[in-house]
Amino acid sequence: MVEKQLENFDLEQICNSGQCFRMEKMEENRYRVIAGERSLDIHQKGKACLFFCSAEEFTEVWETYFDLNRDYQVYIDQINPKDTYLLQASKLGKGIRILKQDLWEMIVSFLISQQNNIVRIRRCIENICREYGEERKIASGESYYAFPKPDALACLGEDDLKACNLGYRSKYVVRAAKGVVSGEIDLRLIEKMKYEEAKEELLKIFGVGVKVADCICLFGLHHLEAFPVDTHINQALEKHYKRGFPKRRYKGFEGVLQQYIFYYELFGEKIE
DNA sequence: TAACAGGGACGTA
DNA sequence: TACGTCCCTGTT
Repeated sequence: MVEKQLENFDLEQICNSGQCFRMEKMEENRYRVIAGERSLDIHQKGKACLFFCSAEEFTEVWETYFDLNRDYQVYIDQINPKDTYLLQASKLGKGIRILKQDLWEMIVSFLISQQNNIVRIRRCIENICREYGEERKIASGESYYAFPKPDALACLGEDDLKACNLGYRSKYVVRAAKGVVSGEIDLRLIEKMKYEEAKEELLKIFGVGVKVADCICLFGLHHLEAFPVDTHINQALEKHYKRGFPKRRYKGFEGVLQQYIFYYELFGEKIE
């Protein structure tokens, strides 16, 4: 078990920020996350966090996953003091972190996310994990399903994932799996690329458009300069940034601010 | 009951 | 660049 006092870290906010579809609130102050092959339970009361794993696993896996060695206050402090909207947003969502998630998992998750709501995205992902992921046990005797690897999905017919409720997105996921297995999509190579290059490469994947590519860059490659624009963000930008969002001012961490805005649009008190 | 929208992207014109 | 279409489900 690892105990930590953490600033700007709030599991409820991270859970609701819509970047991770396999994080679950078990009960008050208790969360469970499944990431790729692993599962972790965490308790949080204010700044006090209890990670139910060994010290080795914490430093090797979860510290990176939750981006704990980064000071997010630095970004918040750079917000233009005149920008009351962004200040409010960052105040509400200051506990959000940009998770460093598995690239393959993010490609599939955000292929599924298009024209879809978060509740159903979660269900779709649970469905394919239960059907095609390997079952794992945790100490308590409970089990969970790891995220299916590309080769587990590459052998399917293009419509087979419709049984998991993916609808027309089924063929996107199956084709992506086939691409990874054949080597046409080289995940290791994409991981080494800079943001622009990685985005360009991701856009070649059938079913990946600009918004989805940016989500994959932000949550799967940890390119903090990626700024995904979905319908919510678009509405916020039209309302509060009629002359465009000041990306130059916030160069290099636009994605962090995007998350504050997204979270605020979903959970914040609207200010006119 | 029926219509609609929900973290878009593709194909066609 | 614009527009119809894709699949499913919770909501109104």
